[in-house]
Parts: sequence; structure tokens; C-alpha cells
Amino acid sequence: MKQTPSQTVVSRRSRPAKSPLSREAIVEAALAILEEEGVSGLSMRNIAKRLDTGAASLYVYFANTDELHAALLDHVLAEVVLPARRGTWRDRLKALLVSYHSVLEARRGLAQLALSTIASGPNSLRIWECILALLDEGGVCAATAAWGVDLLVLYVTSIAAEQALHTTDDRGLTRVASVLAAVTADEFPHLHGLRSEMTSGDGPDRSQWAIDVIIDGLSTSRPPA
Amino acid sequence: MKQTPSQTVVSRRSRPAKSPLSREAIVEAALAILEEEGVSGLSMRNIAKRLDTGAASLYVYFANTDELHAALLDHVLAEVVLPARRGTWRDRLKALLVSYHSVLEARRGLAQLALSTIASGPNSLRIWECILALLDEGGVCAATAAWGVDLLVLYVTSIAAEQALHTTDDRGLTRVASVLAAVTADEFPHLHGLRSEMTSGDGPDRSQWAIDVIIDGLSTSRPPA
DNA sequence: TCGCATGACGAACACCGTTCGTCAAGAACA
DNA sequence: TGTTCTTGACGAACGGTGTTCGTCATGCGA
Repeated sequence: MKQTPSQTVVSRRSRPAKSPLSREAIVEAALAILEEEGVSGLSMRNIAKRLDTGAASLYVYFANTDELHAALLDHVLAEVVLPARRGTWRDRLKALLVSYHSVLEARRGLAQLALSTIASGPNSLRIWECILALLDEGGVCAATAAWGVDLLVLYVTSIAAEQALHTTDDRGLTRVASVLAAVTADEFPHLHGLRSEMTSGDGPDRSQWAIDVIIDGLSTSRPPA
Repeated sequence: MKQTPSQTVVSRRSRPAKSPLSREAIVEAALAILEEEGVSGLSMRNIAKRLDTGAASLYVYFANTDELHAALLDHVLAEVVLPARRGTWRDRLKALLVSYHSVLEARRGLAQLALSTIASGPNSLRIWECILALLDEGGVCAATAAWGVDLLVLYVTSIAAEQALHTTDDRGLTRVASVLAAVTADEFPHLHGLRSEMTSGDGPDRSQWAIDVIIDGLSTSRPPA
């Protein structure tokens, strides 16, 4: 940062106070990077650079990258809106999950991060509690509900991550598409017939449909043994 | 590898022929590492070391790690057993998915790898085709089926990955458990009441239950617009 | 005003994926 | 039997990563 450590600190003028670090400031900087460069830019050195400091400074506030990622995720999860008291439990549950999905989708790279990070911050708890309450209201038995929370959250997260993969200029999807295009009708008849439908549909359509499917399953299935 | 490049190659005795590299040999070595050290040991250098060569040699057969991972995944997916022609389509679909799940579960770290790798190898195609055929047999409409394949495979993969996280001596699950234990009854009543059920159940029970839930939802839901 | 706790941070360590240039072995051909 | 030419093997290096350690400065309590 400074040119020579032997001389006096000359240029405090340019960045007047250089506000001190904090978990909040670090999370904000990381979030900005996530949006600009995606998850690949989310390195300790890169975050520190944006804060005009060194990577080692971040370790005062976070034990490791996992912890920073968890804080990052929970920070964004604050934006998930819990549904109001109106409407059926199904509609409200769906609204909650759609909100969850859209929050993950809104920020580039966030869904991918959510997949590899176990969120257990206060905002996660808030969401879990709300889902449990809604399932309880819907008459879903307690054991089903407990496991259902995991099912719903995990699935919304993973579908967001998958769609994020498809959205970015990824070599993965193009490879799948080219593989599908090369499928012959006599070797894989069904796949051949549906090869265009397989990759069709935009994100929100597919995920809302999938959320419906899972809620349907949850509300009709019997309790786990 | 050799001590001095100036002298003659003296010790070819110890490893007589040093069988040449191949995609197959590399995948086998990588698989062995995956089983012994988990996904963290799966680096190019580490794989090469097991083959008694340098990392650069692997790039003759794989363009990058993504490609190697995809090959690795598809290689293991060969073990997924497609169900026989007997039984209802539901039972057979469930059997296929359970097999898929158990294959991912059997090898430490594989599920985690599957989450971040888009599988589009021949074995994936084989499985996709089978799922499509079963859904078709079950009268699920084509559009639902096309999206349902994605839903089913993605979900089985992610639940396997999550359970793998829990199985290994992970700091993640213990943190969740401790957070749940600290939940107060008046702040999060439902969560408090179900805090033991949330983390209960072993892997196969939960995943089989979840697979049932999704198939239920798929078979009752209407087509996507 | 004097310690002292604490945050900031440069340097270093041990890794990582990937590329490049070189070298040897084998195939193809004269 | 030479002689070229292709191809795989691979050491070294580049630029990145997470993390730790030792040191320095700052601001606060005494």
C-alpha cells in the first residue's frame, strides 16, 4: 500500500479516514465483488484489495473463508420476504420459496455459493421457522415437516444454482446441448423426442413449476415410517 | 522422478514397464484418491503422483480438471443399475433413483463432485433415457417429464451431497446442531419443538422418503402451462 | 504519561491449475 | 538401415489461492 515504510505517512489525504474494518464492511465488499465478478472473484486477497488492505486483516473478523461465506449468505437471506398472514398456507409457502429463489437468483454467483455453504445464521432460522409454521398450518405432520424444510430449502437452492450455471456463458450447458443434439432416435428414442424440451423454459417458469411439484408431493405423502 | 538426467536410466527395474498413461488409468487413479482422501485430495498433482508422473502429463488426456471430473463422474455412473421390466413404473423409477443415490453415496466425496459437475457422458444419457421412458409409461406428459428428469436427478444429487457433508467429520453439521440446540421456545416455537427431528434420520431413510415425495408430486401435478 | 491490548498487514509457506519448452521413443518412409 | 516426424512424458515456471506468523502502530484504560 505505502511506498516506503521508512518515511512518514504522507498521503492520508486521499482516503481521509479509511473507515476501520468490520464484519459488516467486509461482507459489503464481498457482496459487491460477487455481483461484479461472480464467485470466482471472491477470494480473500480480492476482497481485501477492495478494502485497501491485506488479506491477513480479514482473519481478525472471520476464521476462514467458510465462515465468511456463511455470513455473506445469511446477510443476503435477510431480503427473503416472509409472506403475510393472508391466503392459503400453500400460496404463502410458495410465495416464500419463490422469494427465496429470486434472492438467490438476483445476485450472480450467490446460488453457487449457497450450495457449498451450510447456512445456519439468524436469517436462515427465521426462514426455517416460517416454513415449519406453514407446514404445520397445512396439517402436514411434524416429522414430515421437519424433513420437508430441508427438502424445500435444499431444492430451491440447487435449482437456483443450476440455473445460474446455465445463465452465465458456461461451457457446461453448451456441451449438454450439443450432446443432446447428437442423440440418435434409435438409441435413445425418448431423449431424442424431447431433446428440445429438455433445455427449454426460462428460469422462473421452471422453478415455480418445480416448487409446485414438491409442495404437491409433501401435502399428499404419508409420514416417514 | 529420476535423480540425474545426465546418467543412464538405471532403475527401471523397480517399476518394470511403467504402463503408459491413458484416460482409463487416470480415472482409476483419481477414483482411488477420491475414496482415500476425499474430494480435497483430487488435485492434478496428487493424481499424477499416484501414477508416478507429473501433473503436466495429465493434460495430454484431459483439457482441464472439469473434463477430468466429468469423466470421473460418468465412469462411476456406469454402476447405476437400470431397473428390470417388472413392477409398476413408480417402483422402478424409485429403484433407479435409489440406485443413483447409493452410487453417489458409496464413494466418499463423489456426491460433492457431482454437484459441481454437469454430467453429460454416455452413462448420464442412459439414465436420462430410462427416466423419460418410465415417466412416459406412467402417463406423465412429455413436457412434465422433460423437466422432471432434471428435477429428479438434481435433487438426488444434492441430497446425496448434503448427506455426505453430514457424514464426514464436518464442522458444518455440528454448527447447525449447536445453533438448533440454542433456539429458544418463544422466539422460534416450531423450530424449538422439532429441533431433534430436524437432524434425525439416517441417510437412506431420508432420501428414500424424499424420492417418494417428489415422485408423488410429479405424478399428481399438472403440465407446466 | 505510560503500558498494553488489539487491529492492521507484509512476508512467507504450501498448495493449486495450467502452460511451455524440451526430450525421448516409436512410426513412417527413403 | 538411416532419417525424419509425430506424439507422449514431464520439469520448470507463472500466477493464483488460503492461511499463519511476526511486527508495527494506534488508541484506550490506568
